[in-house]
Amino acid sequence: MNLQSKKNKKELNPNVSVDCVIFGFDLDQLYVLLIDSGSTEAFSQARMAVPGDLIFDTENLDEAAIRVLRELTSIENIYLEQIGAFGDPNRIGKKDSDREWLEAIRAQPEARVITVAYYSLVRMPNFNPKASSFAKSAGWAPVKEVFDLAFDHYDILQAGLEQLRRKIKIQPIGFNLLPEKFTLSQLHKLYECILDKELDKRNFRRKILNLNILTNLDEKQIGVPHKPSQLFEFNEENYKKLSKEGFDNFGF
Amino acid sequence: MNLQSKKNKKELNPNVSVDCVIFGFDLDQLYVLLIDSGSTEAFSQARMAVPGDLIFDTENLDEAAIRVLRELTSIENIYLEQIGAFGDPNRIGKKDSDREWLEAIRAQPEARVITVAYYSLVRMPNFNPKASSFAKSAGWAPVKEVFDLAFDHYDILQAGLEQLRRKIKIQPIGFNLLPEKFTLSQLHKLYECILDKELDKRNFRRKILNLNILTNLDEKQIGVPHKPSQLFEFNEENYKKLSKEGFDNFGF
DNA sequence: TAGCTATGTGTCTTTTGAACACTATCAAAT
DNA sequence: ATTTGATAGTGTTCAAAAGACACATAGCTA
Repeated sequence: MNLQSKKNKKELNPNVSVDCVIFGFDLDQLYVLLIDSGSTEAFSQARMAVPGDLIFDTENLDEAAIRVLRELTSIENIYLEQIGAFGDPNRIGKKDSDREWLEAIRAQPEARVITVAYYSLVRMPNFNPKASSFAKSAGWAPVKEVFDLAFDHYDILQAGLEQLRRKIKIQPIGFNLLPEKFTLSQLHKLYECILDKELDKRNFRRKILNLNILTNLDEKQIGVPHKPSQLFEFNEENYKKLSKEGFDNFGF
Repeated sequence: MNLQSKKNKKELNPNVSVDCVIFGFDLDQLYVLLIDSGSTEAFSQARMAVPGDLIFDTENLDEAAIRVLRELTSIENIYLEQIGAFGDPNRIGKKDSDREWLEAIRAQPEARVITVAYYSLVRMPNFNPKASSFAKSAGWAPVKEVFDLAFDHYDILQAGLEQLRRKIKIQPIGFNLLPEKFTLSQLHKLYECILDKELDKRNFRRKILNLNILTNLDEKQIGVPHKPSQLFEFNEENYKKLSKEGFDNFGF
């Protein structure tokens, strides 16, 4: 079988997969999107995984990640960034539950698979995962409560977290996790959740405002049982200007 | 054929390769290690590539990178760090010279290959590349003079450079590029070469000395036609201490 | 011994980071 | 109507780090 016929048949490449670590935020804590194999085994985190699957030979890695995420969770239109490749020969066959899962979904469950991991941040309320394909369920799990996952996905999650922490210091990526209109307190809370430490309120507000990437909407929260907060939106234009000039870090 | 027999036969995985971007420094400029396909074509940069080859199904990616580098250039004992995966379906077949090379070295020259790129820094004089396997020659090329390479290796080189620039601000990796005993001026020059900009001499010296990762050897250069410089060595112990406490950046 | 060349050194100014406490505004309860 | 509870919003001071800047020194060579 030559390459051309392979292309037409959109064959899965048995050796390469993509996995997607999708972070969400509900204004209180950080979540990660997981799917469940629906295995016969007792429910446990070892049955859960981040969405991922083999790539087609015709698509590039970024496209594959977008497709796989859509197929497993119905989530679309998000920007994914590569974390890196994970390729230990035993990365997917260590646990019994891993092998059971692979036998259920893979034509060649014994094949050696290296995976390319991606991560992204989304506004949780805008993305209601709906399980499909081999995912028996899909949903958000608090990152702090995840201690184990199928395959090497716990390692992949940790690598995603590290990259998120590194990135948020040099790019205002956090806005993808918030509603369009948000308060400085919400943004503040988000940074604290991601970096897992307290940040001084006044210093935070000063620094973030000095970046000039927020637009004050002159709108207030309504119906809150306390002093209502100003609402802001992310100013993409100014952000792009700032990115080009280059800014080194937010210094948190 | 099952996995076990594959393992015994150490089969090459036709779909996954590793590529190694190795940087060197000769106290004057930054170099990258390239191999030549020795193609029949006229000599050109499109014939050159960074060392790389398919992985075995039995080895992990890091091991594969080390092995491939050794096989192609006889370079051993270096620490490689992953850059990321490159997987465009057309990444290796765009140019005629690419296809000619693949036909010469691959059992399945048409196969779709995703590659995992690595980078490293070495002391140039300690690593005299000797071409072997399918590399017809191997040698150092000044990074500033490389404008084109085989496959997508020019992109991979640029990604390596970016990672190097990012890394050198937060880790004193540069010491791998210098002789064991070096002067502050040499270190200074190295930072200027990597970051491609001038750095104030006095500020540089102050900052780097304040990190306490250099040991003054109380030795001087000899035979130089100017005031001889103090020699320093890298203090790994203090560096490790510093790494654990965590330091954010060198601020250059 | 004069000249060349790169080394080595200190101060001042500006910018940035970190610590810190009180008043204001709304809704809900009384 | 008043009180209470909850979060928003705001400046100053001190310490540390960054950045700009110029001249004497030590060895070699001619």
